[in-house]
Amino acid sequence: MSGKAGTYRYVSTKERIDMAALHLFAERGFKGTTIKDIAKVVGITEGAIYRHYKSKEEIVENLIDRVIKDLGKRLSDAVAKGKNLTEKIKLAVDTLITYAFEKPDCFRYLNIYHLFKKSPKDKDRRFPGKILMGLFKEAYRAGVIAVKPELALCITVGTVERLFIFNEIGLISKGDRSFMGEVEDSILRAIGIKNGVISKNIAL
Amino acid sequence: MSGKAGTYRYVSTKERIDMAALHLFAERGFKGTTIKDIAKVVGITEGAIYRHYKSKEEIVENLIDRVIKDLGKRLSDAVAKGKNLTEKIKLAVDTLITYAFEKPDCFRYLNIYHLFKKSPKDKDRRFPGKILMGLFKEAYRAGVIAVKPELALCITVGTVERLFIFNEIGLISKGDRSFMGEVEDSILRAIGIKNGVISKNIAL
Amino acid sequence: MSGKAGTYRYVSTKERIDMAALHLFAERGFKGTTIKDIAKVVGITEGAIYRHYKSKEEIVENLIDRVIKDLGKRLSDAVAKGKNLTEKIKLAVDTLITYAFEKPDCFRYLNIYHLFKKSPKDKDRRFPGKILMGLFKEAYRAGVIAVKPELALCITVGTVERLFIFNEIGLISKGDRSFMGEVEDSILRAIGIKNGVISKNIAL
Amino acid sequence: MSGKAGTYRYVSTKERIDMAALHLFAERGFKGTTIKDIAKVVGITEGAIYRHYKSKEEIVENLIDRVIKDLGKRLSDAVAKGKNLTEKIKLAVDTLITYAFEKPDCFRYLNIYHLFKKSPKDKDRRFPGKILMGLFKEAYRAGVIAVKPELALCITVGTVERLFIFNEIGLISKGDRSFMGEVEDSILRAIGIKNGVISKNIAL
DNA sequence: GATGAATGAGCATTCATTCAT
DNA sequence: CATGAATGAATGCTCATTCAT
Repeated sequence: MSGKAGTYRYVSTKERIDMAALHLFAERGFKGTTIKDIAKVVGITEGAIYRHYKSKEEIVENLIDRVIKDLGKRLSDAVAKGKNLTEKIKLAVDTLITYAFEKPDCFRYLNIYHLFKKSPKDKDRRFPGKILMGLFKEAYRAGVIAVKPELALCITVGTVERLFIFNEIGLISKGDRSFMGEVEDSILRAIGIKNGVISKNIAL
Repeated sequence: MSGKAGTYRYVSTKERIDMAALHLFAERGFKGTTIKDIAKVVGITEGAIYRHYKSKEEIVENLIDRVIKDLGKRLSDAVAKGKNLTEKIKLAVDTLITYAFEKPDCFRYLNIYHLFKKSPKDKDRRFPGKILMGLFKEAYRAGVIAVKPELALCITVGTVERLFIFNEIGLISKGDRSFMGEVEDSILRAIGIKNGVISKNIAL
Repeated sequence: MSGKAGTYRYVSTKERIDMAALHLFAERGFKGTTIKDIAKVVGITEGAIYRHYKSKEEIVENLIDRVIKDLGKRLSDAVAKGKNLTEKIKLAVDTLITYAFEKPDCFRYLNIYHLFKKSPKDKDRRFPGKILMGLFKEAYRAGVIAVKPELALCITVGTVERLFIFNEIGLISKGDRSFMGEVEDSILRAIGIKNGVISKNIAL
Repeated sequence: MSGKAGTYRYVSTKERIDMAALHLFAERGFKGTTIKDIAKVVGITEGAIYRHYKSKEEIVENLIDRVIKDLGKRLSDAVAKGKNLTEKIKLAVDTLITYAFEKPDCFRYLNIYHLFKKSPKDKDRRFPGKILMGLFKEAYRAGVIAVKPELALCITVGTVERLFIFNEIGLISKGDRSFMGEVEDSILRAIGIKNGVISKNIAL
């Protein structure tokens, strides 16, 4: 989950626990993953896990924090970079798609977490969805998008999610970059982006 | 999921097990639901469950069969009813949205099932996604929709799914019928429906 | 377990329960056989068994009674038929061997029963072993056999038992009648029968 | 079954599980013995058993391996020690009798195991019976014994087994050493040992 | 930091037995 | 007589967690 390319020699045990847990949780769910499973992947024993975390729940929560913070920052950065609302939205959508395919475990984990756990309020503040929602609300008020912000969020997040799942199943191929462009276009078209730049590229 | 409309006095134990299991599985997942949980909801003991099903797995599989058959039939019917491709698509999308909000447990169950279980091939034949995919493929070849069929499927299913989740969280309110119309419009716009008939019936 | 040849149309359910239970108990043991197993073989449901027996234990005990009575009678008859002690012993050994191969389930049941259940005292009176023991005691006192009666019983019963097991495994073939004769000779020789009649027929 | 003679302070939990399981299995059979029973005797909880064995079946198989190896070695050693076939047979029979009374649980376990489980082929190679059978086959060919090897095995093993059972019931007393000699004599006489050496050492 | 034995609660499943029909 | 649903206690096994080493 380091995200940074480059060589390093040592990865702390805690980090390795995180990586193993993230992958297993994403694949088998929380109840379907045991402490022993995680320990086996890391190459330590069950008891050793408890040197780093005081419960399974803590691993789960720590991971979701990291994932939310990670994606949250990327989205914030993207939004900050855009010169106008249209560009901000475009960059945000792009970020979301890129994130899903670059860090599939994280993306899958995020989805599973929200499917089964009721996200505590304090976490919501940094929740990626909030950032997008804020962006869409502003865009809606400004008349930049045609649909209500909640719907814009549904379309964006939902489409990317399904895209990701279909890619996992092998129904579509992520290598297909032109397809990714098409995805973006469709999403933007669906939310009714009115900006000329967009409308030039995408036939409305 | 009883199938029969109208009033009835008696619901068989098996049916009550199905209803309880569907609800619990949808809410807590498969591993998060115990046989005891199901039995408690039904009002019988654990052992009695095994008079009707020979394993927990059998309940899971029986339920997904029912849900797939149910939604599959609704979609088939909807597609059959449409006079042309555009209308077929519209009716299918409408059916999906209606289904999600009318039978939330079923819809949620379907999503969870595909998230963790690899659907056996023979089940796929009736899988609702296949019906939509077939429809979108035909529409794409006929030039009725602008985006590739896989993408059309992602947008449709993904958006409805998110919509459903946001509704559950309370982010949007399903009572808002005009919003539902807006959803349909957005989806249709996203997949690039080109037919004029649509634009007449549905305010774009 | 009727033992009588001849045609009959109807076998009572209770009799069929007995036959099924005898076979299953002999093959899988008491704990390894369930009421459902028995019911399935008979072709009735579990509950129906309780019309005929009030517990599993009762089936077990009823069966052992029948088997003990059956073999006991055969042995008594054999002993009664012999004109002298030597002949009585010969006939008894013959009866035991014949019984083991003619009614393997009964013989196996008898062995298993005594391996795990402590035979109640009142049953002992009719216990086949008692008859043989009585015979050997008398023969020992009369100087007809060379070894102590307990040992004579061990040799006789033990050898037949092993013979039976080896036959089941396929190590020996019961069809081999000359072998059976050899068995008898060996047993008689082992217990040190001193009578001339015997020594004539059987090469010592 | 510890193998090591002399005093020791500590017996590993696994060894204690083995001892407890051996005893209980021998007494109540496999199905009649629960993991909880074993744990209770050892003084640990059920879960702890699974730290040492991954299933009840594994305990059963591990035990039979140990018993077979143990008795197998004793018999091999005995056979190796004998200077001629007659002496080898005598020593083997002696070993078997001694084993049965010295390690009653092991002996009983061996019998029960073969009564209900079909011994896998690879285990047979070391199976005690095979050693005796080999010995008897050779002796039969050499004309040292009068009866067929299979029958010799039946008599030997069967008699010892019954002797053991009668001792358990209290019908005979193992303390009676002269009786044991008598047993040996009878077995040897039954299989028709012809060698003079035997008749010298053992009073016929 | 790490090990691995142990705990104790829990889980899916089985089974003898009961009982309303 | 027979059915089959239901009970309730058990059974083999799992798992998060603790703890002595």
